[in-house]
Amino acid sequence: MAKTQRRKASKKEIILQKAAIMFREKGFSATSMRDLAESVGIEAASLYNHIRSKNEILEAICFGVANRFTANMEIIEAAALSSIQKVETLLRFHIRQMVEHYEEVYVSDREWKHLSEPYLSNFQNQRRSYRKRFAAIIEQGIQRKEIKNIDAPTAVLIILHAISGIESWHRSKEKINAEELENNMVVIMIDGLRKTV
Amino acid sequence: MAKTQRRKASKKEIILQKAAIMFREKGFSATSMRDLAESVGIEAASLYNHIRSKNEILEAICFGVANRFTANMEIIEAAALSSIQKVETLLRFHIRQMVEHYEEVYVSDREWKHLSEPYLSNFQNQRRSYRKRFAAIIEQGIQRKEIKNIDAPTAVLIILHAISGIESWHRSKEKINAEELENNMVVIMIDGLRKTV
DNA sequence: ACTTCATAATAACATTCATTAGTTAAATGC
DNA sequence: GCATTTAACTAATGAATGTTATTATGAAGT
Repeated sequence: MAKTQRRKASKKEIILQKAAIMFREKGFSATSMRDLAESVGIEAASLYNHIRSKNEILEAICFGVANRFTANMEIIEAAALSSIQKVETLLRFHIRQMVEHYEEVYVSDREWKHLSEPYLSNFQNQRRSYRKRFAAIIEQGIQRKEIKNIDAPTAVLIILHAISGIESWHRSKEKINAEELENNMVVIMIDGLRKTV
Repeated sequence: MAKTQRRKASKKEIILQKAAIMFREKGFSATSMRDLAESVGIEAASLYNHIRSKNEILEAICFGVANRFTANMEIIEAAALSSIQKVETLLRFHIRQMVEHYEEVYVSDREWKHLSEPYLSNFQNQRRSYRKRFAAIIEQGIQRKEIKNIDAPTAVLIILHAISGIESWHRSKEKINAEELENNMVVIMIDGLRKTV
């Protein structure tokens, strides 16, 4: 008996959920509408009472995730925090999103290539913009001498991809708990592996 | 006999090369044998004079890459280096492989899921083993107090995924040069973002 | 009870898929 | 110069693809 009484998910939401799971497992292209229908419990053609096309499903997943990240970026940018704190907050947000909304975030990250125009270009632009804003925060940290004089875009791509590694953690057997994972990642990214004496 | 085999292999190599490019661009499942044949310059059916199946292509790419990494791991493990130096050497090897053999390494990293048994299990085992050996090096560094007391498997997945971020670098317009990239990555991973005063 | 409406199933569609069979022309080996 | 091999082609295979049109079902609203 679940203590949280959450709203009963609509059929479309169920389809999106199941699709996210299958797209992660097998990839967008290798997942057929018949596969998806079976996991939902209906016939393939019946899916089209709820969604317009296979691509629309991917669009819903990708932009759902992207918009959450963009919204968060706006909050962080406006916050009264040091640059290092901003980076850490962003980092923690990414990790939590990856832990809590694993399937969708993963799919958004790996399968966006299969979006069709104009969604593909939209998504790429949104993603590029996000990275630039992330890099700008790091750049500011460098100017304020909080952050080492490294190439900001490189730092961003390291951080973003490092986070996507949580995928491996998510599936591993002997996993440390989520909080520990988060703290470990923050320590490594912010202060590095080397022990300072 | 040797001559004809070499000739055959060279055409096969062209196919593998083109396949790696297309598998990276569109993914394994979204790349058809007709697509591939066109990029090679022959008819789809003619591909089968050189390869046994679409899956065999993926197997060749994935295990080619995996074996190179495994071979390198053996060398590093036997080397007389501090743990931090070993990590740095591994890191630099990964980065160079990603820079120099971009397509294959990328495909091996993202498309191995589409391997079929028994290759799939083999690949997963090899990958798991590699990560364990990497983690063991970090673990040793922690015991020798060269490396912070962090969770070694987490560090490994951060490192490995951070490197796969080079994919973004590889395609970016305003890219810094490869050497700079390598040094930036090493600094960030080993010593972190924060400036120490 | 009758109508409406959402959602299911069935059947079919035009493509596209990886792959096989059979053939041909050129290159290679003896 | 003949036999063999290599590697290209065309044609065709059956299966699977996303999607549409049509029909059936069952609940809700009046």
